[in-house]
Amino acid sequence: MEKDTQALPPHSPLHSPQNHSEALSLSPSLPQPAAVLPTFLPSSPTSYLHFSSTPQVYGGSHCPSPSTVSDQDDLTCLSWLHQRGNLLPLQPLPRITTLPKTFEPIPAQQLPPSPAKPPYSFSSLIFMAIEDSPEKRLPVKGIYEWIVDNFPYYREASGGWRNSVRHNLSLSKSFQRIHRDKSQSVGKGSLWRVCPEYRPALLEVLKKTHYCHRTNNNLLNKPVLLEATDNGQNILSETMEISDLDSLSSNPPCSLIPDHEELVPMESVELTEIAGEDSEKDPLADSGYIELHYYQYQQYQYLVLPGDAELDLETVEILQLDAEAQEAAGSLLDLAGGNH
DNA sequence: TCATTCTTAAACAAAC
DNA sequence: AGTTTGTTTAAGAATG
Repeated sequence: MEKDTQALPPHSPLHSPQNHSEALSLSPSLPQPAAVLPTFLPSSPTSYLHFSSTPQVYGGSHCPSPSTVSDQDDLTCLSWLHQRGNLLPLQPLPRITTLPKTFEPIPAQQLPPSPAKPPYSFSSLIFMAIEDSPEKRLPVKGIYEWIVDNFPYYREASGGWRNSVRHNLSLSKSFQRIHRDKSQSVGKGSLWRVCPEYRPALLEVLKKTHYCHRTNNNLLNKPVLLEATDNGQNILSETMEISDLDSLSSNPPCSLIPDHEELVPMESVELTEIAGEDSEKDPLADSGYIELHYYQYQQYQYLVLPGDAELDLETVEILQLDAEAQEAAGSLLDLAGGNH
């Protein structure tokens, strides 16, 4: 069977500059929550997209920028699976349909229910688990644990999925069993690794899944983020090359038409504080890059756009998708670095 | 409609 | 003996 080997169309990843960390310059001057509430309308135009979320932390990390992403990187960069030592940076943040007038606490019964099933196939889950391991090999039990740790859904799911994992390991050519050294008395069974020749295909499937599910309800099923920032406000910043947007939006890897049942209307608000701090000319203003900032306040996640960005909702959605994908994809080289 | 992929369930054997 | 691991078969859903 040619399973796992199907050729998938390459993406058009947006690139970020290498000095990406500088893009986080906003972090220290993060607006205080009160100053960025949509109901407060300060003065300098800044667009926000806001999404509801659980109070869980949104990944504030950075992935080293894929600025130098080459074709090879595109296939080998799996760092977006693993951020800050832990895997998968993006906490799924379910979206709501309306922009609340105030930030009154949302009753518990209105919060997202228990996590739904992740969009990833078992092959992808296994792949991610193995790739996230230091030695790129895991016993079955380790794969279970990784999945449970990263996908709350499986924490509560009945045990049948474990059978599926084993079934997949056995059946898929993508995974190879490595017999353990008899001297190793720790644990049962064998170690499993990703077959190198199937890795690119697995990666493509994974990235495709990542893209395709950013706009639907399966957002709920992204891996959890395991680290929090100190103050509970989390920044994710990506700088993206807008010149790539055309190809992305004209030929998206999957439908990116915003689901208006999920998307929150974009509001333009003005923020004196931010404007004042950022009044200097953005050094990237003419570079073809657009800088996105995410932060989270209470149950809402904000995407802060440049004040003069003339972006329609769909473009913004695409930007967000790709920023997150790239955020996730950021340092694949880190992950693959030991082997190359 | 058909082929393919994926999921799920189940049975069974071997290893621990 | 009970649990875990690994293999295999089968059926059904989803998808292109």
